[in-house]
Amino acid sequence: MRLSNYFLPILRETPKEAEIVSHRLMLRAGMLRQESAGIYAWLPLGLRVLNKINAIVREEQNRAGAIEMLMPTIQSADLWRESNRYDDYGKEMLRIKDRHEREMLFGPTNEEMVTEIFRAYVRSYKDLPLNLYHIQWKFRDEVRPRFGVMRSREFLMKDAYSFDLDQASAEHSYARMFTAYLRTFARMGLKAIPMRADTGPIGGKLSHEFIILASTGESEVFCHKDFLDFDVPPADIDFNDAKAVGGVVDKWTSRYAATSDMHDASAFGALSSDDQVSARGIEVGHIFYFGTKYSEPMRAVVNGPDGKETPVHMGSYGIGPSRLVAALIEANHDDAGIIWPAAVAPFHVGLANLKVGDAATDAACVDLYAKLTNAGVEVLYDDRDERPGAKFATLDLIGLPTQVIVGPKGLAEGKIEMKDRRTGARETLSPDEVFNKLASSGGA
RNA sequence: CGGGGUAUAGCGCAGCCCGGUAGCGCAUCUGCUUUGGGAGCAGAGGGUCGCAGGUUCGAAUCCUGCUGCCCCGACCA
Repeated sequence: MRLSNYFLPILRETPKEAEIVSHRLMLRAGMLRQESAGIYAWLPLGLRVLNKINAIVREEQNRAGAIEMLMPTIQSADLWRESNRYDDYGKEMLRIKDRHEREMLFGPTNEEMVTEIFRAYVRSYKDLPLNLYHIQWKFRDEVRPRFGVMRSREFLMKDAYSFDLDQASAEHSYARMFTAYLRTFARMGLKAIPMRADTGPIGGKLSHEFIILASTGESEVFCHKDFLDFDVPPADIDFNDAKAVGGVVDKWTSRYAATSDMHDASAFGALSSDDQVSARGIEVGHIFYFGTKYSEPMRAVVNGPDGKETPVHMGSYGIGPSRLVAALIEANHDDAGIIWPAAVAPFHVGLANLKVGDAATDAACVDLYAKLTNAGVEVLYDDRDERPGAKFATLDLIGLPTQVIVGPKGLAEGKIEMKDRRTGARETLSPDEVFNKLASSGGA
């Protein structure tokens, strides 16, 4: 992408409403625009990151055996009356009437709807287990939205729903998602720690929040330091093997970890002080097993091997990709701006032409830009007629992992510069060497 | 939902106390000079001062009501 043709509205000054660093940087880097309290437009650069995150989430969900679909944002109130949540949910649910005065709502979550779909088609235990997910916008009318997309009213959520014949197989489904979540966050360069959680209004027995540690996190968390060194399950783990994924859950729940809600000070205090980690965290995922809480009132039943109807055992599994964008920035930034992990970077490479209009510099940039693009490397080519300082500042702000700097001085000696955004390390290389390095690493 | 702020050009702000028809920096546009860490000079454009009432010869400024947004707490992917 040529920057001169792109839409990247960088702000030099920080809008005053932005309090936390991720919100400030998202606004400054032209990723996001607030349209109302807690409601945001995703500008092109922000959308690219969101899509990268979604792609990773999707790959890991699919790998774990979940099946993607797409449910609507608008739901019928009648559906929610079946589970008795229409009244329980309160003012957080945005209620709407259509032209026929029918009561509708903007979905805050999808247990009811997915259960309705399930019961419409599935009759036999032989069709289980089943896990359906979608990535869809949710709306929760938070009392006080804040911190940009960290706590917005409209937010993107990947929500998966599992259906099983009994508790034992439901626990296997839970373990699949648990394992997939560890992998998902690790692929984004995040260390997520599963912590025992309250089940809240969704209800249920078994629940974990996945928390990443960040000094700017919203909640106080406590855990054993062993978590920081645990290995993430490999890509080739057999998700169909209940023992294998169950072992992952056992290992990752074998040490103390709790949010302040669930904190047991005496159990934590019993750890040796070297092992105690008390920090701030951001919740990026939440999984629940809630048995027959919805299947019973909504009559989502299957015939078991014994020929009897039984309500299915369900679980739900949420990840907030829009919140993850902010969480990733909280965990990856410096004074100059964002530092994207390669896996979620909106572009791999920022190519800065330091003297637009200089024939040799232009030619070198255009040539490298074409070659890299053809090799599948995502390049943002800064071909604006700006001074070098402005270009460096822009590239640092938007945080692309690798900067390639082409100017007449270096070019006179056949050299261009490659800079690593995270470490600041610079290499002076020929254009061919730069191309070979970037093409072989896929830009990362 | 309780408490506290705030609203003036795209962004950040001054002006308000003491009423006289709006200004600064950045950004934008034009020209010239510049070009390896957010350039300099000269010029230009851009605002029904959040909305609605009221007081007054006259309101950004004073009064009343409303709304948006932000912050602190209690609640949440």
